[in-house]
Parts: sequence; C-alpha cells; structure tokens
Amino acid sequence: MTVKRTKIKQIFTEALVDTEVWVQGWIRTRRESKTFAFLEVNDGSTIKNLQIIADQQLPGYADWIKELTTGSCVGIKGKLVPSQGKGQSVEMQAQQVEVYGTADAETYPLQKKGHTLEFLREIAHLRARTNTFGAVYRLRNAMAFGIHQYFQDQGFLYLHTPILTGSDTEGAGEMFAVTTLPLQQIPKNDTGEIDFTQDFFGKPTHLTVSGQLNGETAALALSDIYTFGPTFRAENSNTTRHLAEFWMIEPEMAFYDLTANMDLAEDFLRYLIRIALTQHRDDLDFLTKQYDPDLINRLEFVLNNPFIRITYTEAIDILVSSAKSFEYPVSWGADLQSEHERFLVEEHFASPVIVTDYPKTIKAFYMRQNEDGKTVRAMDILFPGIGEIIGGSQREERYEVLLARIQEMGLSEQDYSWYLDTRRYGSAPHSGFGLGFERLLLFVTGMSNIRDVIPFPRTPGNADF
RNA sequence: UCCUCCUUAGCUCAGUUGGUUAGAGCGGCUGACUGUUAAUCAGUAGGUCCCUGGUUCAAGUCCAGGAGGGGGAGCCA
Repeated sequence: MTVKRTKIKQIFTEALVDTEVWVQGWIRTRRESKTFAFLEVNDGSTIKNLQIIADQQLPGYADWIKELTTGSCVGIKGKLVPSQGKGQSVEMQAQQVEVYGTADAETYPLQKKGHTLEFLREIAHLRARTNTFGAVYRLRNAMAFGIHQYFQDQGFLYLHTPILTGSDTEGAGEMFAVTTLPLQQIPKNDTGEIDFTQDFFGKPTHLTVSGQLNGETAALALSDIYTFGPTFRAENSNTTRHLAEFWMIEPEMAFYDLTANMDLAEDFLRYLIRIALTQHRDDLDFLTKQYDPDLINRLEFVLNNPFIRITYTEAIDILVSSAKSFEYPVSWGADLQSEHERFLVEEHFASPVIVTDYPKTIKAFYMRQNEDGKTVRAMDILFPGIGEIIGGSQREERYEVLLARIQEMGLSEQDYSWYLDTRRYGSAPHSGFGLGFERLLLFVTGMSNIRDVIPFPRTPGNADF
C-alpha cells in the first residue's frame, strides 16, 4: 500500500469527504448484514471510531470478513462519504482491506460489552484498547505535555534530579533499597552489620522519594526550575490514591514567598484543567457520561473559582465549631485527618481549599518558620475526592534556623552539609511544591482509583506486566 | 499494616432450612435480515462453584487455614 495513512482524528476534524484515505487500526465491532457489513475501527488518535461499510462484492470479502472480529488489526483503503445513518457525519466505503493480525473471538478478553475496571486491571496489557483507557491515556499525555508547556512558557528550567539517591533521611516515606550486594550472602562487617562499603556506591542507596532538595540547589542559581519524573515510596499503602511508583512535578522558585507559591500552584492547575476542557472534550464527555456525571461541572467550577485559603489554625476553629462529630478528635497540633479534610473541602466550603501555616511539629524540617515560633509556611491544596493534591512550602532560607531545626529533629548535619551550603552561600528566600501527577489525573479524568490512571500500576504485592 | 466485604460459565451476577442433572443476562458460535450504532430475531455450545483440609449419608451452601481482589483507615503526592 503506497497511500499515506490518515489518522482517524483527522477524518473527523478536516474536510476529507469525497477523498480516498488509508486508515490503520483495530476493529472494535462488526455488524453483519446479508450483503455487507459495518465495521468500526479505532486507532487511538481519538475516542471516535470510524464506521466503514464493507460490501460483499469486494475482492476476498468472504475470506477477510470472518477475520475482522473485535480486537483484530487492519488497514483499510476507501472513500470517505457523508453518512446515511445517524450517529456520525462521515463514514468510509471500503475498497481494499488488509488484515495484519487476527483476534480469536473465543479467547480475546475484550468483548462488545461493558467490563469492570477491576477486570480490566487484570489485563492491563490490553486495556488501552478500551474507550475508557484510551481517553485516560490521551488525557495523561495532554497533561504531561501541558506541564512542560506551562513551565517553559514561564521561563522555568526543566531539571533532572537523581533517581538513585544516597540520602536516606529525607523523611518523605519508606524507601526502596538499591543494591548490587549478593542477597544470598550479604557481606557483614566486624560488628555484624551489613558491609555497605562493598556495595556499588559504597553506602546504602535508595530510589528517590523526592527531588526537592536537589531542585532547591538549582533554583538557588537558575531562579525557577521544575522536575517531572518517577518517584518511589515503599509504604505498605493500599488505597485508591497511593502507588509505589508514581510521577511527581516539583517546581522550585527563588524569590517566591508562600503567597506567590500558592498563586503559581493555582494558576498552574487551572492552566492544565483548561487544556483538558478545551482540547480533550470528546474524552471528557465520554468519562462524564460513563463514570462521573459531575466531572465536567467540577472541572469548570475549579477553572472559574479561586481556591479558599485558610490557615491551619482557622481550619481547626471551623472543625471545632462545626456540629459534626468526627471519629478522630480535632485539636490544635494534631494533623488533619481525611475526614477533617473532606469536611472542609466537600461540605463546609464545597471548593478546593489551601490550608497554610501548619504546626512545625507535623511538617518537614526544611519549611520556613513563622515569627510565632510554632508554625511553618506550609501549604496543602486539598481537592474534593482526592485529598491532598499538592503539598508545598516556603523553604527555610536562614542558615542558623535551618541548622537548629536539623539538630532539633535529630537529623545528621553531616548528611545535609551540601544542602546547608546553599544557605551558607548566597541564600535566598524561595518556595516550591510537589504535585502528584496521578492525583491530578484522578481529578481530571474522574476516575476513582489511582491504578486506573497509570498504564502499569505498581502497588504492594503487584508489579505485573 | 488494621477494619470490612467479595471470589459460581469468557464477562456481570442469581443459587432457598445442606438434598437428584448448578441457572440467567451479556459475549462466542450457527442461521435469518439491504443502513446498522453495545443492531435485531431464532437456535446452540460453554463449569476445577478460588485453593487445601474438616464436619456430614450428602457441601456451591457449614467450619478452619491459605491465596487473590474491592472499599475504608493510617502514611502521603
């Protein structure tokens, strides 16, 4: 075949009626009549299928029509014509059919019927062939590209931070160990401890849980940077919003205070949501219809309304004075529980909420201390149904204060000497945040399980595919 | 890790106080139909009742242990 392939998305967006085109894709369904058949082909470029009419007069019809079952792969040449039927404006009159790969209807797991998301997770290698996962993966791609576009437009520098890290005390969670030591016979030293001097890096090494500290070093030289890469947490978390391997975006900006940080985060999220609403309406319409009737409304609400900003102390006051009875007691100094966050976001404000200025005792050592000596310049952005989608802070730029905090929390001054150097030499006020990419996708797609917004989810006990 | 629910045909599920040959819808297959839209109509095939052990004359059903999965909680993004 020498004709250039046309993607199905083009057929629906460009005026191609009366032209001959060549499409390649996978059969979604076949409806046979006595003298002809309707085929629906999808090539992933859009959620829409191209309807193709195959007449039995075509050469080889009897041979290939039986092979064109759901899931089979074909190339078809034909003429685009206005559709006689309802449901689509354009369809193709087939002229020539080439079968690349058949799919035995007896064993092919995807049928012309609804499947549960749980079943599709078990066949993650085939689920991209469904409308749902096609839509989700297209949106995932659009959001990833949009993230780079947003930051690049604002003059941010894309920084690659290490995936293998020797600092095991960042406190962001349990870490996966990385080693080349023989696991059958781990070398021990005189005191009976593992002899890491024999390991590849000569010391304990792990997969990164955050690129933030590395990111800060670049922000304190290049002004505005962002990272976007895989992140690993070995927590035994079995929930709809945790993965052992996920992707995280971490911008870090010199000369930003907490307010500027929040302004950026809000503008950033809105930019991404606008892309979804304007450029991927077909996919959102499908997901709204199929899974979440309120999806598009919710996205539009977030686009058009500023997030509520309150301090932790104000949040505690609201929770205490609410008539609501919580399973976990509310008191100043304790972290907000899921039920507390849900109440604020879903009931009290019915809006995304940014909570700031948490007690320093429940936040990380690097967050900037307030004048009250009790709270730090932290901010968590809470979304309905998802909880914390962004966590960030203004960073402690004062050398003495940061050092004191490291000592207070019993962390190793030695391990953080390089980080402290950024405050010893030309320190600057700066801020940043971390956005969980898959949590963003939960919000944008309306999916309710994080395992359904990443192609091959890694969770405790599951690294299949 | 804790709490809770679930596991029966390819998929989604019914299955009575334990009782003969375990059912339905969808999907598959066969046939009918000149415009269908998860086509329609008729027919048909399809079972390790998650695994192991136990109780019983008799277990899909009751008991114990195990495996897998869903939801919630904690941890967090």
